[in-house]
Amino acid sequence: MESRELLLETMSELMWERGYADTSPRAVRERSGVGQGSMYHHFPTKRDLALAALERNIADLLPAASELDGSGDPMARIEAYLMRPRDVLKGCKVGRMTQDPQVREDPVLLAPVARAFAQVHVSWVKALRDAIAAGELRDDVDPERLAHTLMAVIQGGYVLAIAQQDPGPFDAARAGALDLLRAAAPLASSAPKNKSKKRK
Amino acid sequence: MESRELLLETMSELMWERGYADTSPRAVRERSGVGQGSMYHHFPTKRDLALAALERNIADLLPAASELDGSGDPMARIEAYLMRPRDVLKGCKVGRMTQDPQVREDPVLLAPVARAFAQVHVSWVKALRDAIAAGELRDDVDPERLAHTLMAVIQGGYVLAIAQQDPGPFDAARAGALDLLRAAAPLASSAPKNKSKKRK
DNA sequence: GTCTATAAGAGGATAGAC
DNA sequence: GTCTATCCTCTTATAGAC
Repeated sequence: MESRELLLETMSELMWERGYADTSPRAVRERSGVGQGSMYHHFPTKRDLALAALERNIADLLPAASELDGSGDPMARIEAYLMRPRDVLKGCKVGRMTQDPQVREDPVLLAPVARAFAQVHVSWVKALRDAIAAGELRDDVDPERLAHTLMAVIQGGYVLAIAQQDPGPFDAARAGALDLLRAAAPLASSAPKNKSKKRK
Repeated sequence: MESRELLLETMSELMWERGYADTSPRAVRERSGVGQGSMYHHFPTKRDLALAALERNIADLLPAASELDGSGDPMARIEAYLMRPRDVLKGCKVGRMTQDPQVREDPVLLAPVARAFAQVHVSWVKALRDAIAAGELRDDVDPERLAHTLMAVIQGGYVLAIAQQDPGPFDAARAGALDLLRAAAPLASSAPKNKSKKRK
C-alpha cells in the first residue's frame, strides 16, 4: 500500500516534469526508491502506471477550475481563475500530454486529457454565461467560443513562457486577455452590475 | 549534397511529428533511406542534425508571420494571419519543442525557439500598433501584452484541438479572439477607418 | 561520401526465489 | 509484496574498409 502510493506520486511528478515518453521505469524506481519487483507487481506495464498517474494529475487540477462555477460575482471569478498563481515554467500537467507522441497516439492515454479539458470548458462556459447575465459582458459574444479562447490563452501562455524561460509572456498573455474582456463590457468602459439584460 | 538535404528534410518532418527526444537516428535513416555512414558523416550527432532541422522548421514558419508586417489594412492583416489555414492536429513545428524535455533543458536547442517567438511577437506588436493608429482598436490596449495574448491563443488552440483530436476548439479559440478584438474597437460596434486618433 | 561491423548502455520488461 | 537475476531490443554512436 506504501509502495503503490509512492510509485503513483513519483510517476505523477515525472510525467509533469518530463512527460510520458521520456520517463523511464528506471527513473521512477530510482526516484521513488521502490524496487523492480514491487513496481511490476503493482503496475504490470509502464503504461498502466502512467494512466493512473495521469488521472491523479488531472484530479489535482480540476478543483481549481471549479472556482469558475462558484457563486460570487462572475467577472471576479473569471479574473481570479485567470490570475491564479501557476507554476508557469513547468507548464500544464495535463496540456503537456498532448505534445507527447506516445500519448497522442494512444487513445486510452489521450481520453482522460480530452475529458479534463471538456470539463474545464463547461466551467468556463458557465462563468461566461453568468457574466453576460450579470451585464458584465456583452450579450453578443459566444460563451462557448470565448471559453475556448481563454483556455487557449492559458495553455499557449505556458508555451511562450517556456520558450523564453521567463514567466513574463504568460503574465502578459493573461493580462491582455483580461483587458479584452473588460473592453467587451456592455457599456463601453465600466460594467453596471445587477442588471439582468436578456435580449439578443 | 543529396544525402545532407534528404537528412535535413526528413529530420524536420520527424521533429514536427514526434519532437526531438522521441525521434531516433534510426527512424531518420529508415525514412530518408540514407545510410549510417553518410548520416554520421554529415551530422556527427543527433543533436547537430536536430539543430539544423529546427532552424529549417523555423525558416518555414516565419514568412507567414511577416504577413502581419504588411502594409494593407491592419485589422485585415490581423484577421488574415489569425485565420490562415493551419495543420491544426499536427500542432506547431516550433511551439512543440517547448514541451520536449530534452529541448527545454538544452539552451542551444531552445535558443532558436525563443528567437522565433520573439520575432513573431515583434510582427504582432507592429500590426496592433498600426490598428490602433488606424482607429481600429482602442488606444488604451497595450499592444505588447495583446501580442502575447494572441500568440497564446494560437499555441493553446493547438493543445486543445489535439486533446480532442478535432480542429474545432482551435477554430473556436481564434474566432473568439477575433470577436474580442472587434469588441475592442473604439466606437463601440464598428470601427471607422482612416481616422488617425492619437490621444490618450 | 558511403558501407558494414561492432558495441556500451538504456528501455521495458519477465522469471522465480523469499 | 519484494528482491535479484536475466533477457531482448533499441539508442546512439564509433571504427575502419571502399
